[in-house]
Amino acid sequence: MARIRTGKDGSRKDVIVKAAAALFHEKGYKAASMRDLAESVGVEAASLYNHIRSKTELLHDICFNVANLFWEHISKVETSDAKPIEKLETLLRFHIRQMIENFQEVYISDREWRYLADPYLSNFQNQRRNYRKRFAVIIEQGIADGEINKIDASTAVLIVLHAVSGIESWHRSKHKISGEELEENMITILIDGLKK
Amino acid sequence: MARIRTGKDGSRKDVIVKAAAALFHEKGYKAASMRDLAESVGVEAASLYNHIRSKTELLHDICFNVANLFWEHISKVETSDAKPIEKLETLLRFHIRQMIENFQEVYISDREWRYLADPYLSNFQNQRRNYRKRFAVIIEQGIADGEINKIDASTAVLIVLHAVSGIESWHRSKHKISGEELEENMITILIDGLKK
DNA sequence: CCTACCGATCGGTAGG
DNA sequence: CCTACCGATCGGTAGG
Repeated sequence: MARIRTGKDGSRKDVIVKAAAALFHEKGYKAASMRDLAESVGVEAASLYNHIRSKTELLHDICFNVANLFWEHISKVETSDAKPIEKLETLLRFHIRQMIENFQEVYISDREWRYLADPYLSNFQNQRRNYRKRFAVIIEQGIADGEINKIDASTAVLIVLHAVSGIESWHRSKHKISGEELEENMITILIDGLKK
Repeated sequence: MARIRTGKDGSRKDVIVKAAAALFHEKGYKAASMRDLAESVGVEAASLYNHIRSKTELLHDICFNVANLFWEHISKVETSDAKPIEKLETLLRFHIRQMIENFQEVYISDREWRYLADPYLSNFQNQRRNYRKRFAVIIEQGIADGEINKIDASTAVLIVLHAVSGIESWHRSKHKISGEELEENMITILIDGLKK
């Protein structure tokens, strides 16, 4: 009879993925070695391979966890009956909070996805392109409704998403401003820049 | 008697630095090998070392070329007698144009500087911090003059500088918008977001 | 500018 | 989970 202990060693793999996120953020995916990772987990490098298939798999897990999170969120926002400008603010606040609370994973999915290997690389790029298009549609609805300034929607998406990634610098510096203040400041500047 | 051809092989090194910028942008500093670089220049890897000292030196040259360029520009802007909001627009337009025309170098100096080694790494970080502080001072002057919305100046700097780096995505995509249109769109959104 | 080559380190496997 | 180890590749040097 099999033991009650089922096959799931999920918790062990989770520890490795979390450690990988911290390491990839700190050193960059290419510069981070599996020996670094093993040391931070507290095992020998070879032992990692009982829980994961490859270094790439770790990057893949991190990037798609983040992509799916934002994907699910925008799906909920789209079906709400809020006005476009409100939807935009909801999306933006979610981005800001994720960048504050979950920033290692988000950072990696923003900056290091290009080291993904090719079936996954294309999937990731498609998902990303799709997300931005849906984001732009909401802005275009706001323009059509006369709530948002008449600007190129995809330029606005570019600006807004990259602006949020600036929170990385906030994390690096000893921040004199709290996360809440940062969020309100960002919302003010970005939403006012778009509003008519 | 020495030939007229003086010792300056500056042009040869320039070719290597340019090729390195293209390669570091395409693959990332760590993932780009000196053999890749040699191939793109058309020589064997060992031959590169007659013109450069190390891989790090290439990164160093690229990062400080860019940092010095922005440094000189902000120095000129500071001494002009324009109003703060106009200074801000001048700075922003310079950032946007550099990101459009000179984007490989600027991208590397934005994203890959962390692979610099330590005497240079600290210098670079200091220069960067100093630049952002001077940028923030201009915003604060605009707030004091009542031209600019009352927001945290360093958050505004963060947003604005990172927003501009979004032009990287514009380069990657087959752009439907011209550089000029992109510039005007960015200026509209960002300056309106700051204006009172 | 090239050939030849170095020591270090990489991701990953075999076998227990 | 460990020891032992692999082939590949890295940045860089010697010597001409």
